[in-house]
Amino acid sequence: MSQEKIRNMDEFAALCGISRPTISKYFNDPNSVRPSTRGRIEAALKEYDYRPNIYAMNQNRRLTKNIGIVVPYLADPFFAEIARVIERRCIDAGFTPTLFSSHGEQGLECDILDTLRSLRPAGVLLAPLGRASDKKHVEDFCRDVPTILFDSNIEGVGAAFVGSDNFSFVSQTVEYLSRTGSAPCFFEMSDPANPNANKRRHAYLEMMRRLNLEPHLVKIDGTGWGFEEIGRAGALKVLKEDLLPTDTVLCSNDRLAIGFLSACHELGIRVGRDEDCTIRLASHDDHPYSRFTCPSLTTAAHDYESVSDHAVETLFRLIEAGGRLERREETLFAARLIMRGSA
Amino acid sequence: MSQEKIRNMDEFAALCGISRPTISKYFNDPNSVRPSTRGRIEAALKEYDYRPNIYAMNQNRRLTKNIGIVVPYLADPFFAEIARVIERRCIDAGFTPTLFSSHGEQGLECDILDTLRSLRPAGVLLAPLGRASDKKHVEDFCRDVPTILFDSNIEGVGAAFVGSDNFSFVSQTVEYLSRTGSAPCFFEMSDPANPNANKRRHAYLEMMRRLNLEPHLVKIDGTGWGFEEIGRAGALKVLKEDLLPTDTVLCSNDRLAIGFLSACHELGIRVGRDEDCTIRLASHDDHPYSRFTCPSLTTAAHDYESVSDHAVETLFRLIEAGGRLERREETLFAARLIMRGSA
DNA sequence: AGCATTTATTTACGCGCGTAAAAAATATAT
DNA sequence: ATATATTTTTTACGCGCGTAAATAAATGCT
Repeated sequence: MSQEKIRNMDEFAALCGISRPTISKYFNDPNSVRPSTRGRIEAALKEYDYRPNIYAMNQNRRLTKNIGIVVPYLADPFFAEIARVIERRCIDAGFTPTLFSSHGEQGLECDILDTLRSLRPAGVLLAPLGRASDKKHVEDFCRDVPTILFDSNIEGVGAAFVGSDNFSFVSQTVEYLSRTGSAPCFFEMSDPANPNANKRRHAYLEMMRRLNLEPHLVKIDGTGWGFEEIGRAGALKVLKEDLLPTDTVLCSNDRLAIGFLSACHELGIRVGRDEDCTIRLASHDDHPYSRFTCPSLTTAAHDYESVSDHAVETLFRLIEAGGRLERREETLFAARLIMRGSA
Repeated sequence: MSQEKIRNMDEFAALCGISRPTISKYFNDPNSVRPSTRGRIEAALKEYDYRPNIYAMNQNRRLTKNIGIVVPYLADPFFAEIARVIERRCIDAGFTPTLFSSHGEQGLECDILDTLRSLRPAGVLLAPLGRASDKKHVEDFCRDVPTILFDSNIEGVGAAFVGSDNFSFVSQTVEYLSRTGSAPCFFEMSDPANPNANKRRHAYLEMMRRLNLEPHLVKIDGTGWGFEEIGRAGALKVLKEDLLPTDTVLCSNDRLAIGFLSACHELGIRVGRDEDCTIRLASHDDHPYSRFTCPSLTTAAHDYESVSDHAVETLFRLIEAGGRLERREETLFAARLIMRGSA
């Protein structure tokens, strides 16, 4: 490899023996130049490692190759995992993804959207905070920037929504639990920030109605994104005061269930379906850690792959369509019941 | 707020009644203009929401206000957590942090460094993959871009290293365990990618020597970043084949310990310091989930705050010094023993 | 071989801002 | 008030690339 430093595209073009506009075209889309030319450019690229100045590139391009990925809380491995898959897909498609986490704060989510707007991205994949989002701010953003929502829906906002079918989650767990033992009560935060939580509650109530069973909601206090601690504190209270209406508990999500298990262990209550167990516990999400809890968690799993794939594909379609879809699309993927030790 | 769209700094300057170079100076550093001028600009900024084009800005600036944050594996909540703190500090200091995860892959780490180089960041905070890093690539990068390493050290690379003092971790756990019961064996991956793991093993051996106790290394197979599963599989093997030399186990890190606990539960082995427990288990890191395991994990905690604060402060110092420190600095923070249920 | 079509080159302009230098205006000190 | 220091304005250039239009060259087809 030659060691001469290449300052700009002009110099590189000269070294290639190809005109600058053609080089520019190549970097915009390698397939837009004749294969023989492409070969010559890529050979030169190997020899002198030149990379165009991204700032100069993006300044004049109508659309950048940037894609913004925004999740509400990156310290939640669920989002870390889905972000990882999405990131990979974007890179493979020749885009430059940038990952942002709102860290559960409305102000930060707004800041991120403002930053993203000035990055002029080709498109954005946004998992909003949900109820904690500044709806108007998100709405304004989606009007200007091609955006796909995922995980949490905000009705009518964004070009499309891709997520999981909460009814499918809850119907499977409720059906399984009530078929194999007593019917579950539903353990959740009294004021959940995530809209999926509300959908899950409704699904629980509806399923219990269909099965002709009496529903019981167990609502616990707590705010923020420290779900494990909230679940733990709530479970301690409920268990100590003997407020649990059934011996089978269905948590709204795995992180609450992880806290619940911690509380049970502390109180010496055995969880599972064995003889000596007094509580069965199940929940939803198939959190990356749910297979390592003690006991391992019976849960309904997101179809991670499908959600990320479809979100990304929809975004690409949106970008190619110039930022507008005929009508807003909503795609929900079904859950898969995963039976483990806890129920 | 007026609705006229402002196209560029010239227009905004005209609306302010201030010259463009002064506006430019303001955006470079709001304190570099007279308070009265600053007031006028910020008043106008409120009325017409103008933001300078970041691409045009960064094109000519010798140094951008970007800071790259690179972690080896974002799905590990430990890194998610530390990244969150660092991100916040950078924003507060007026920088624009961008978060990258190498996802445990050498190729991706190299790609990220290449991308970062072309972003011309003011500085980079890099937690390298460790042994899995392409050392030469990282070295080359650090020569060109002001970089602080954190978490994993690579000798001589980067302007400084900020991390935790592994000896402090292990000495405290070993001392505590052997003082309150039998001495621990050391449970670890046989071929750890993270250099901290090696330092911890050495610290264990050294501490056992000092205490005049016989050391036992329990090495388990497995590669990659799925530490929980590796720990679980390794523990199952060790426990089933009765290969554990002691009833007290010190795991190299919490994620292995989480897997270990899962294995114990599966085999009906009780962990903790109660009468009916057969194994005591401790480890290192104070992983965000370690307080929710069953039993909760006795562990040695990173001083997250200090590590992130000092890493960021060192980077700012490095940036102000023009990208070079007098000599390479290494700062290690001591651990804090956290006694919980497992030992 | 001749013609149409695709692809590359030449030329030239503009994007939005950083920045430098000199002149003008303003603030601070004496 | 005057002198000095600080800040702002004016003017002007350049960064590295996108892109458009006209022209030239290469390719495909009959």
